[in-house]
Amino acid sequence: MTLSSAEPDYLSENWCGLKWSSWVKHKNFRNDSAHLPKFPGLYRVRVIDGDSLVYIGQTGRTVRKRQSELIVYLKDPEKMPFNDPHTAAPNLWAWADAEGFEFESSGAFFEGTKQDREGMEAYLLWQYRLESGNSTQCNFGRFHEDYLKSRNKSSGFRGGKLTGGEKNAAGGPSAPPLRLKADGMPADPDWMNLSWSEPEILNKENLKEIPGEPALYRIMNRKCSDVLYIGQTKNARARLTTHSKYDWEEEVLFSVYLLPGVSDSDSASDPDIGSVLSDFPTNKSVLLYTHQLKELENDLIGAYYGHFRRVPKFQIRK
DNA sequence: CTCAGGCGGTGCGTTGCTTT
DNA sequence: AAAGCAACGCACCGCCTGAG
Repeated sequence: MTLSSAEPDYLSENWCGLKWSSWVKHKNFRNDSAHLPKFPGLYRVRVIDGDSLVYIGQTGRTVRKRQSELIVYLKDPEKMPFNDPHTAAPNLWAWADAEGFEFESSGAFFEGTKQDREGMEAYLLWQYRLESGNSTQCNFGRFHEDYLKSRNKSSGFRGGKLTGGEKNAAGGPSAPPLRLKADGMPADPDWMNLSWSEPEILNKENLKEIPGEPALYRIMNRKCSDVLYIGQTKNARARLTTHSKYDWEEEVLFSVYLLPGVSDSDSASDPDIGSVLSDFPTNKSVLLYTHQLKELENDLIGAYYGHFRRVPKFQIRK
């Protein structure tokens, strides 16, 4: 520990205007869980005394209870837990198994609807990506590259360590965070420094020219004064076609940002992916990983939330 | 009473099977 | 081959309930 190294904002007890609890070591959960809010809210997980976050989540029950679902990975060091009831549990199990990591959580009360909480979660994830330059390694479907993830209990499929040098693509690098241009508005043609396509009416004719490729997309009202929905897809034409049949309560426009192809299985493929991605999004010559699509979509939703303190009208409804 | 675990539901997107 | 549509998969949540 050096006096000169300032604590990152994302570890502070008032990060992003919330009131964060002290850190509760998972090992001591029985005794110390009372420090976690017994309210709905947000939570963050890190390696004990670590300088980065591994997971950010939200819950509408109590932060305390949600952590109790997370710590099931401690039960059996021989068996990776299932994906339910907490999708990050297999993740923590894998990192503990691979590196011997131990984890702790801190929570914050948050008042608001489910949409508000999820918007705030997206905002925190985006802020973390901006502050640290990386994603939390257990969000967005990311996973340890040497392990396969368990699926839900009902499937009976339990993950574990990969053998024979196989690599899990979900262990690939995170995409560099999208940055807000000063005074940028979500409906702008260059919002978040992306070159969005000219907004067009969302109908079959206009979708004919949209390629079946990975993309981020926005759906906007007719006046382009608001963004109603933000999404990501591996196939822009197909996804937007289904949106074109949805009742938007008015005629709407769409605008896309096309991405390079997505590489799923293995594809340790591109040796240059790290270096080329540093030029992203300008340089589109490289394949994207599935989790990177989700990271970028999250950046957009987080930035929208940061601006309006609500999510787009048709996002996370109900 | 509290709380962990079970269970069904929801939002969001993909896959795969028909029909044109 | 493309379009239309239903089934599926995933990652969560919230409610209920029985055990302590």
